[in-house]
Amino acid sequence: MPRIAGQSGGDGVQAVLLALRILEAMAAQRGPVGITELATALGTTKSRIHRHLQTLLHQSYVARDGDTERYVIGPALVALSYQAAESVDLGSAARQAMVELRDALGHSTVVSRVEVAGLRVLSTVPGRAGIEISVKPGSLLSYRSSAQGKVALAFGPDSLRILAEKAKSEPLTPFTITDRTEWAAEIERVRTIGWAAAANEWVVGVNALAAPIFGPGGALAGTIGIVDWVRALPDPPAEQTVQQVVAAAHRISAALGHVAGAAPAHPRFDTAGALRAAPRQPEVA
Amino acid sequence: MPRIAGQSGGDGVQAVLLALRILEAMAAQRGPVGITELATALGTTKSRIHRHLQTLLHQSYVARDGDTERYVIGPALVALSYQAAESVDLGSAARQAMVELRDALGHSTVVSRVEVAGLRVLSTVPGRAGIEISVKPGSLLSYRSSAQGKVALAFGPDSLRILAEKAKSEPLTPFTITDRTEWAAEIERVRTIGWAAAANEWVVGVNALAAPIFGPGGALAGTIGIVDWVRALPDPPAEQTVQQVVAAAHRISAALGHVAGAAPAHPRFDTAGALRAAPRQPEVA
DNA sequence: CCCGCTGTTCTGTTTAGCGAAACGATTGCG
DNA sequence: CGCAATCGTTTCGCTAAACAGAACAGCGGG
Repeated sequence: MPRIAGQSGGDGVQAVLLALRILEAMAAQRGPVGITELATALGTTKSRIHRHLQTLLHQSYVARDGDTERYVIGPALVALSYQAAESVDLGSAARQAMVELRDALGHSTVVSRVEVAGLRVLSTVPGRAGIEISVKPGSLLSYRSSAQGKVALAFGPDSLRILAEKAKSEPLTPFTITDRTEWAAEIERVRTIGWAAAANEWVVGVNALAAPIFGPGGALAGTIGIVDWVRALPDPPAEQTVQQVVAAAHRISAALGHVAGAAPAHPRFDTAGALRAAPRQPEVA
Repeated sequence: MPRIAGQSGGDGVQAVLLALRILEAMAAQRGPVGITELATALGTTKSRIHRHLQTLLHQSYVARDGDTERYVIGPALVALSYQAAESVDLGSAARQAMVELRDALGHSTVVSRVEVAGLRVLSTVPGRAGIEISVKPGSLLSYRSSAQGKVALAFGPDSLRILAEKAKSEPLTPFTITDRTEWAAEIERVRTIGWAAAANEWVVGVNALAAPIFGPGGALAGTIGIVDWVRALPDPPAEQTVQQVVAAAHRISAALGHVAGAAPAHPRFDTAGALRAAPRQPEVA
């Protein structure tokens, strides 16, 4: 073929591209789809769609609806998805973005996941300051006195707010917000602006900044945050700094399979079984 | 092209087939994969794999590991999977197999899902007998006095057995098994043969036959069973009958995305919705 | 009955994807 | 220190493979 043009080969193997677009379209549209419907939606011919659907049909990536004779998502795709989801976890997906964030800003970076008792620190990247503030992986951050906690309460499921209300811990510093309505206003503010800060609320002299990470389906998967002395990370933080953290959160969300649009208010998702498994559930080893 | 042969075109669009096999291989193998590794595994050339990986890379269906330069499953596949899993549920996936089973045998057919309190009947297909035994969708079957319950205890997670033991209900009929060791033996027997019967244990004069349905990942998703008078459904049941029920269960499992091999010992229990997109994994340090 | 709508099958044409071999860049071993 | 053996990437002419378009068949409704 005359692959003269500068750019190397358009954008890839066409047949694969079409197959992916077909699967995406079928997944997006719940329920059965017809061939002509797909053909017009994807802007191509019926015969092309038909041939590809036959292929996907043989591989069980699509199936046919019993009653109507239209096409639906097949079991093989579900099986593939299941395995795919297992091979992506927050800790490793965040790693790259964390390092980039640290390199850009110089502060310590922390990624944590939402659990019942608080926010579990999954992994950290140490900052470049002389006197280091370190948070150990595996430790818990409280909901009431950390930027991560605010983010979790603002973007997590409703059940989280109820849990956090019951377990009202002692304020760690005089700066921890204790007033009920003031706290509610703060959470609401965090939800609006999309990030949270917590100067002096955990330890006096230390500031933190956090943003939410969403998983596929738009559920809160965890938080990413930076921690440093208030001298290095002032309150309020620089606009630039906030943007960097939020951008890192977005990148990680994307890596987890979160699609940009459509962030539901409060999805049914319940944080990876952590919440669910807790109440009773004997759970023998 | 000279598509002379009778059968229509081998097995489909080759490029798509390869792309799917690549994704499957990458999903199966946890962690990063190299090009040559994939090439030898799939029995093709490096350049072919490379070209396809480039395509999948542009579409974010695969990504590159930060540290090593190998390839891993990408976010787009995770997102796709998530949507795919949502569009398949036990109730609708089972419908077709249920009707086929009823047409083949004539008995009432019931599909149920495992819940904490018992087995929730999701949908039923009435039999063809004159005097009908009907089970209402939405009702609960107990663990101790139904064929479905035996199946759930035999193939479900350990926690289920503990739960069932605590909630020891009153025997519904004189035929309900009450002896502890006898019951344990019965459960073990069910696990071995792969199906369960329960003559006169729920109502005297009624027999039931059930088999397990597995979801993707090998977790118990629910049960399918047939119910009829002992006169129509004798005890022990005919070999033929058993085969049909088990076969129907297998078909439904496949439709849910269960891959034939690899049935893990005791997968995570999940009360909310048998099918779920498998979020993060614990991994705490 | 005929029209408009499905999904499916059949052509010849071409192009898009292929295999083989060469290319750099690392890594490991003597 | 260089040689060997990988690795991933790139190139290029060839041909099988995918394409567009039109014709076919089954349905349902006006």
